[in-house]
Amino acid sequence: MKTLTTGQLAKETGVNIETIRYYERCGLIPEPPRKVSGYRKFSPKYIERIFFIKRAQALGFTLKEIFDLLAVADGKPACKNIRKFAEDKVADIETRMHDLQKMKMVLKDLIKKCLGKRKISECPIIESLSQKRNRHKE
Amino acid sequence: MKTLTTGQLAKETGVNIETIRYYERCGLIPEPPRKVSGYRKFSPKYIERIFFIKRAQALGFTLKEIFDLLAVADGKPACKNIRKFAEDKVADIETRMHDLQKMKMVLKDLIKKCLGKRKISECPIIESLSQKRNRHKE
DNA sequence: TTTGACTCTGTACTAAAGTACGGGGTTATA
DNA sequence: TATAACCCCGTACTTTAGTACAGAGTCAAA
Repeated sequence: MKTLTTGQLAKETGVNIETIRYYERCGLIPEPPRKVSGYRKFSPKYIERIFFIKRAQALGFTLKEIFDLLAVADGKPACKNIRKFAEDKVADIETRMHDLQKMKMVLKDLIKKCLGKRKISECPIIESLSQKRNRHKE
Repeated sequence: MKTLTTGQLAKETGVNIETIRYYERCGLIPEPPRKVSGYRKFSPKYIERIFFIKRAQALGFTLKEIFDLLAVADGKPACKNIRKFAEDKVADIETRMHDLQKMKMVLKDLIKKCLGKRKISECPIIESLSQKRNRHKE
């Protein structure tokens, strides 16, 4: 099967070559097999894995969280833990979506006002997102 | 009107006192008036502003982006810029929500499978989020 | 077969977002 | 009026997520 060098994987995924090695060090991607020379041989699956990491990051997950997510994807921990983890993540996602929805509405409102050339006096951005809430730490 | 010291504001918002000073240095909160002694006097509005920063951060915005968001809230830049900025942010938010929705569905699916005690063989987490897409850099 | 492009490792550096600390002044309360 | 608890400033340290670099080996195409 066709394999990629580190540089090719980097180019393919648009990340820095050093980042690939960094992810390997962090355990975000498994250690790939090597040629006798020591060169890494990445299967095409690695491309998807890198994309996954990048998109999850764009969603605001830390590398640690992505590590856990990938452990789930890899079927690593016991089923019970997976379930708990997945449920927590779903709750977390719902909170995020809710907050994003709010911010979106406010911004759309702002655009409308802007269109109407009306002056923005008391902008509602802060009010919309600044209520106290039970902190969702993990 | 009642004002807060730095420590009180920190306690009220649940952030470290040093963080307050840090945010002031970064321009995320305006410089408050001082007592003759040099002690800061924060109006209660600062509480909301800190909460806003924290929640926006939880949504994955960087302090730089939050700075821009707050500039809009403060009515700083010209209306045209606000509009463009707000529209970009809305698009960004829509992408995030879309991706979060996907990840949520996958996790829920995972939970269902877990419930049924079935073994997770080929986890769909990666597949669901690893398609290439036109990168949305700013 | 040589030469330019690539890869290896290990170490060091960077930027962002805080946190901690030391030495000093201030405030509230016993 | 002391004294603990608080605040000031400046500087330095920490963590996360990479990046850069040096010195050495490898590969491929002319």
